[in-house]
Amino acid sequence: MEVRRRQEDRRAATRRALVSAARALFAEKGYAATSTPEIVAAAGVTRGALYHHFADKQALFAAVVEEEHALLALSVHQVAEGGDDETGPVKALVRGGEGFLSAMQDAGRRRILIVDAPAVLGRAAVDEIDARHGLRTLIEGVNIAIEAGAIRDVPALPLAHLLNAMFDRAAQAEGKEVDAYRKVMKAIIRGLKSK
Amino acid sequence: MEVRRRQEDRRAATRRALVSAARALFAEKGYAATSTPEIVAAAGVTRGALYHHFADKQALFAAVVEEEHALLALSVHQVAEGGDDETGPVKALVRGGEGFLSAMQDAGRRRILIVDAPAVLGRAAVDEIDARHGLRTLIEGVNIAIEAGAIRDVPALPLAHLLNAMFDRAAQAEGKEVDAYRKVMKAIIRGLKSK
DNA sequence: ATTACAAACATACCGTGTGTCTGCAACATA
DNA sequence: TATGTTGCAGACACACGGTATGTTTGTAAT
Repeated sequence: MEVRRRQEDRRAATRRALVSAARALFAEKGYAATSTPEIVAAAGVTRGALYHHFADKQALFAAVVEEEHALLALSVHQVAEGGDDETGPVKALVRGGEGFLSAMQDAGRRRILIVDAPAVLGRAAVDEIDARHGLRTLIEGVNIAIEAGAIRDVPALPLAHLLNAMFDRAAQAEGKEVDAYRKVMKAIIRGLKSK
Repeated sequence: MEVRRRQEDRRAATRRALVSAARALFAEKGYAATSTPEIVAAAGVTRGALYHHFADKQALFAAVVEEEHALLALSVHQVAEGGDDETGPVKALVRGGEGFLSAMQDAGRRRILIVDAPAVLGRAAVDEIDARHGLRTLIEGVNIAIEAGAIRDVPALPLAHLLNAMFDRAAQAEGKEVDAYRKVMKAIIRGLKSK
């Protein structure tokens, strides 16, 4: 199966250069303000290469979003694992939320995933991508907490989406506010505990 | 003061035609997919008029967002006023939330305010506009509830923003899900009650 | 080794869209 | 009535996105 090694390497290399350059520009200037000539210049290729690898500018952006979501999920996982060893489903939710916030400290990442992605790809497409990464684990976490009877018995999927939206918003807090947002988030999640 | 009546009328009329036509097209096709030639054709004027009244396409969009926010706030207020006469700060919050959800049933309105506005105008500009309309009353509601000791003592502004984000998300639910989202929102707000 | 083909690109081109600039007519003011 | 000002129409310049075509490079078959 190692027959077409050279071709595949070449292909992968330019693809990576494109996605990488695009991610940097989209992060800095946003989707609309970034032109394809800029992207290919930064990547060291031509527009011909771009449109050979991707159907259009949107498809390139989708690839960037996909990768960014994967990296984010990885980062969240790392942060959520570390720290104290307290256990329990509610604590896990809080920990996951804090991991998310710390992983979202990058302004470019926020711009790509929260601001631009829904407008460019549509809410449905973004949800579909998210469902394969971070949202997936959040849903699982909520399900576990409900089944364990740790939090009230509400529909899990809507709750997960609402928490997700809340995290997205909290991630956009600046400097001093950050801590207040974290506290409020904790209070909201704790408020869901079944008493 | 009635000296320049004719001129001002004329000005207001074309401005209204532009904003109105733009709102319809932005609602249906989104900001990026709507061209200024389309808009002026629908409004019955030329692009000259558009760029006489607005600095650029963004500014026209901002005017649409501004108006839409005002209409939304009005609609929320109406819905929240009616219904049962139960009182209390927490109940008021729940009622306001339900008013918001019902006022957000229009898909075009959702597209403009939630999907496109942050990407086109930026999060900060949208917050600034929102703060002068719906968000303002939400913040007041939260403040009242906290001062009355009805809900836990958390920072009011972050809480308002987080609730706002969750409402935005809940508003995007489709058909059957809507009810589940409403229930979960209620549960979250009730969870904030000080026990 | 040569031929035949396919895949990865590069270049040229076209339509469309945005913002600007100039001109003109209606209106206000003196 | 002369003169400035406002509201707007039309033409223009520039840039971008997507496509169509050409060229090179790698690969498989003979």
